[in-house]
Amino acid sequence: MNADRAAAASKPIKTAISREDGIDFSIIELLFFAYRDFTSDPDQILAEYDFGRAHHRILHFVNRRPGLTVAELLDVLKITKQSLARVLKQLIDTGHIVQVQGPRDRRQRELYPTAKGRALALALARPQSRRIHDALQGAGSSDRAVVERFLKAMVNPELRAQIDNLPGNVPGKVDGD
Amino acid sequence: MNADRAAAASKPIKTAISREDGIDFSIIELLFFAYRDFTSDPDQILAEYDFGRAHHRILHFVNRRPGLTVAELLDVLKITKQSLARVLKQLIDTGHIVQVQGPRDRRQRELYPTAKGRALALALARPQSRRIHDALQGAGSSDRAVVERFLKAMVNPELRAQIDNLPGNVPGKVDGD
DNA sequence: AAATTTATGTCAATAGTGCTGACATATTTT
DNA sequence: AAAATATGTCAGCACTATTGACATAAATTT
Repeated sequence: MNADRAAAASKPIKTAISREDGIDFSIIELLFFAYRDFTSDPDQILAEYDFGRAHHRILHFVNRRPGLTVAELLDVLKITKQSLARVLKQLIDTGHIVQVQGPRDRRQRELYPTAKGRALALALARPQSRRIHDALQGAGSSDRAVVERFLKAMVNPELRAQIDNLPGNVPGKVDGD
Repeated sequence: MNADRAAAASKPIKTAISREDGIDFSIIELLFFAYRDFTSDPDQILAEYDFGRAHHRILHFVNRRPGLTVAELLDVLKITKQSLARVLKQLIDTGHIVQVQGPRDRRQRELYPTAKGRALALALARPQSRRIHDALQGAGSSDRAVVERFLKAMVNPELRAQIDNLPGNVPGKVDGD
């Protein structure tokens, strides 16, 4: 059969993969489906502006931390300067974001949303927030805390500090308490 | 000031967006960070094979539902035939997946993993499963149920049936009970 | 003051993943 | 025989991300 040359002639496995190797497929799949639908809400709005997810993310963090510098934004998003440039330029050209020369260090460009940028950020967040709210319907406030703890624990430890630096995310505190 | 022509001269907003409009920013952001780090684990392994996330998803579902047809796979992934084609072809050429002519309908191609494809699917799922396991450390089994319920509720209702059709995901049942 | 580092911007090329539209083939259904 | 279905394939385009190279201005170091 010459199964040694190309692996092409390998036999089909007909049994489904399951929990055999202690792999947590349920949550792996749920995260995939949940995130896909979670991002589909704003995607529809963005399409009207000829924007993509990258625009959304930038707009979001500039609204969450007005005055952050380009370097800080790159650090939060974990993308390269070149990837950011094009998208940020569009947001500036369309008047959603403005740049202000840094007061201490004049090389820096502080990024601020405009009223237009603030409005779009809110419009994009609204359906996502509603989806989360609906998903937590009937769940107690302790359930909300469980979900928050879980998601935060999924983040790489080095990056958890970043999350705490965002407004309203006091480390120990849980919304609704 | 001519703020009417281009929105270019709009004033910077210096206050951070917060919970003002009842938007749930904490969980929105947590989902972003959690999902990013969650997918970064397999991405590193995939890079060694010159594969991407698309390969991972296909490999995953072919392993979870061996024998599924191309049409079924398209339905689960919610992508187009043309998008699938390139990536699926690579997985077949590299001997990770084999096609078998449908027994009832000979137009159909049933997709099965090979031993090689099964092994890769497991290798990719392992770090994700470990991350989930670690994130649930110290949480009770009821916490796990809370997380599963939340994630499932985040998925569009029409699609929840699909999830239940995957092995080991009995609708009412929760792992660990 | 000169040299170096830092923050940002920009140009060019490339990759991965998705899309639409069009068309071909084999097979099943009507 | 005709129509519908399942799949495959070609061509072109869009978006997001990458790397490498280079430019400018401002701050820091020597």
